[in-house]
Amino acid sequence: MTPSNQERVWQVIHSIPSGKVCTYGHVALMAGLPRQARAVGKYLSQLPNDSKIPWHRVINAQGKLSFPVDSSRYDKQRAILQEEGIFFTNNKIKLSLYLWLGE
DNA sequence: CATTTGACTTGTG
DNA sequence: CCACAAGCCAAAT
Repeated sequence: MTPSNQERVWQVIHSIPSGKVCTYGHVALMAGLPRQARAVGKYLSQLPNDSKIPWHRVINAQGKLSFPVDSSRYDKQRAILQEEGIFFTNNKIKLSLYLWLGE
């Protein structure tokens, strides 16, 4: 059974080390799906709440979370990331410090 | 099969 | 730095 794109994306996300983050575009690229950043987002949007996938390590290319700052989802993702040692500055993450581009 | 949608990205002002 | 537009492309409707 050939892995679906969704499975490839999930595998890539699983490989992101704690304390690091990756953008949608890079996740897509590493999953062998260039220019499919939006598809990655769509897959994540379909994740069940009890999923074990570290979806919180995927952020957008602006170094920000893809949720409105006042949403509960935003707060949750940010809390987890901070637990993993990621430092926020004005609702933004410094990609130069935390971006993971593979091993 | 045509159209809409979306947890995106990049460029422009 | 913020806002908006255009580009992009798979999945859903």
